[in-house]
Amino acid sequence: MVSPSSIGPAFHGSGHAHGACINGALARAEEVCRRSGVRLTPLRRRVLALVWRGHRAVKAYDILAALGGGRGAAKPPTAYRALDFLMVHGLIHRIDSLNAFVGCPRPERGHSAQFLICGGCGEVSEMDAAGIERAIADRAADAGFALSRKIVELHGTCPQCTASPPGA
Amino acid sequence: MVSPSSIGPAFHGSGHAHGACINGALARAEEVCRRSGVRLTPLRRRVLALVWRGHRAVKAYDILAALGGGRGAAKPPTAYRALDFLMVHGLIHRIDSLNAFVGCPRPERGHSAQFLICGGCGEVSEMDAAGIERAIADRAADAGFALSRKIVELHGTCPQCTASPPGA
DNA sequence: ACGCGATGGATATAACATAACATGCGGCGC
DNA sequence: GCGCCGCATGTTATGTTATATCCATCGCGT
Repeated sequence: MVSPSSIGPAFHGSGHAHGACINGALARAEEVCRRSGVRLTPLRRRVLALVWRGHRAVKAYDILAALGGGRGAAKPPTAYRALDFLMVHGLIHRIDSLNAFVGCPRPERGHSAQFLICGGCGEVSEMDAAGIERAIADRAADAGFALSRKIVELHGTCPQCTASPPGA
Repeated sequence: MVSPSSIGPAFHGSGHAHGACINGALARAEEVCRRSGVRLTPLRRRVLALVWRGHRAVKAYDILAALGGGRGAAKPPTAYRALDFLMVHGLIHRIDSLNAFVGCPRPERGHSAQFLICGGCGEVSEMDAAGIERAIADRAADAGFALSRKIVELHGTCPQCTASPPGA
């Protein structure tokens, strides 16, 4: 079990053993599906692995292209259906401002998250900041507004890119 | 919490004199453009009025259809260019989670806003909640993340729709 | 008149997403 | 075994959203 205090935003930069991230994500996904009694089929597993190719948001048509491989190219519904499944089960999140998808590092947990999106390297970091949640809930309550989906997508520049801009 | 006159979320419901909203928005837009030395051309004015047809987010292609009217139909770039102009000058906002645009009620002011989006009536209410801003800024600072664009889109149900669901 | 920048029209295509229907396959009752 | 059902996936077609590129026009300063 990873330490719960490490929830915070963590940018990975370029130098980490990413295989472990992918394998961990797949293992967590197997577990989540087992508990929900749903099937992580080979296709869904493949799509999840593709989303986890990096810590960046991945576009549906990139997934599609990667699936297509060489012979009979995959069609859009193939990718979208798998992505829908993964979203429904909390294994990935959609980043609306990018029309793209990113792996959820903690699919076991409840789901409201905020995202830090670096314009330099493209890395997306998921947070679960109680303070932000609370401020939003308070303000919605003031307005008599019953919240359902909360979208918080924060664009900017990560520490690594601030220190050494990519391409510089 | 300070609520300087009218900033707070305010849902308009169905029974208000909306003409005043449109006229006010157009007047503010004239003023903003005058000060910036840019031109609020007839087309841009028309598009702005269309965005302000209601307090809901409006899709680019609906604008386009409304522009097309009956004669030579307008083409996508016509609508998108006008929308871009209006966004650049802070007269409208894009709601990424809806792929749609909504009029900004206070184009004179600095621009970070949060949006309450009612799934019942479709109304979009703009807020500028200091508490949310602060919580976000704090958390970004913790992460060493330099913010540029902050997207906060809150979906749910407005007080009116909670009281009497549309269609009921 | 001439050049120039801003505006917007026209054509085409790219990028993103879903509807509707067909096929394959595994489990289950009988 | 066999028929049936339900789920996952494949297939075809289309709908929706957005941009690139090039061109015509207009207002304006010189």
